[in-house]
Amino acid sequence: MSEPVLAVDPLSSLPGYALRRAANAMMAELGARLAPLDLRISDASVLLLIAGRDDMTSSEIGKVLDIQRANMVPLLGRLDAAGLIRRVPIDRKSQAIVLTGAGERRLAEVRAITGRFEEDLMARIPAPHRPHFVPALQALVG
Amino acid sequence: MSEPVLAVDPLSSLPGYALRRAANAMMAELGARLAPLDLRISDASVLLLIAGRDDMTSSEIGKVLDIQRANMVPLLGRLDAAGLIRRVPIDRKSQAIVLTGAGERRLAEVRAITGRFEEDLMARIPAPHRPHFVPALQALVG
DNA sequence: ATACGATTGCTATAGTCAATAGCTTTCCTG
DNA sequence: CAGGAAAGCTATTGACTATAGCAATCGTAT
Repeated sequence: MSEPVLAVDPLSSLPGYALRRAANAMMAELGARLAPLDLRISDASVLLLIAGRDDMTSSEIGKVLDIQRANMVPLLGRLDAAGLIRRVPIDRKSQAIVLTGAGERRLAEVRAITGRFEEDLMARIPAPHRPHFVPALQALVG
Repeated sequence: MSEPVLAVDPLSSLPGYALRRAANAMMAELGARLAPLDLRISDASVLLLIAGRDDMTSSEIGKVLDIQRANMVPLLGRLDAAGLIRRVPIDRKSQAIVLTGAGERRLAEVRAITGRFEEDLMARIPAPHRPHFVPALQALVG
């Protein structure tokens, strides 16, 4: 009668496990919200990153977002095929990835969705913990 | 002269993005530490979960760990093939997944590694943020 | 100026992981 | 004891990551 409905996950208090679970849950949520825009999370990240810039190469984007050069190819291929980006030659070796007009418009939709998402995410965290969340995460990547 | 060496990732202050990055980095780290045991993170999670129990079915493990029934099959198949678990019939439909002797011994190694990992993870977070970390993450999964 | 190492963008491939649909057998309940 | 739910499984797909390798170009240090 007083038994828990389901035994509480004994792993959920482990920081590593909690981190994995939370990230999985939130990324599934974000992915679902971006789906109507026909964009994956990585796609949206690229749009957000190159906004207002005309000098970022594929390699540079990959370095910042932790995506390998080889894996940037199909990603940018999708964005290009969707008409959201354009490749502008810098020299005969490098090319800048820049937003097209359609890319700018799609970016505005991305901003609306991700902005809402970030708000909702933070809102789920009890207020006392809230200001510590991003700093703690940032300390882990360094 | 005062320009940053590399433009700081403008996305890193977004909670969702920071969460994703931190989780990726930490899981890559944990995966590397578990590799010598020939276990993946999910494998180790299962061992930790069924420790000291003899009544958990594949479906129950999946519910707790957020792994679908279909995906539990190859996972348990690996653990079985490695001799770490045994399937004990509960009735003609269900079977309990229990640790073998080898499973118990492997689990001890897992505990040593994950314990160390959790310590190192928390140590990277500045002390003031530390007590807020797990509670904040737990609030996100509910 | 030029030779050499590094970088860019790319192909091709393989592995991990999660998600879906569907099947059979067994269990449980009305 | 009939019908729905659950267990365990097969099969397949897609997203994402990782590795190796290649040709062309760039930058630099002689």
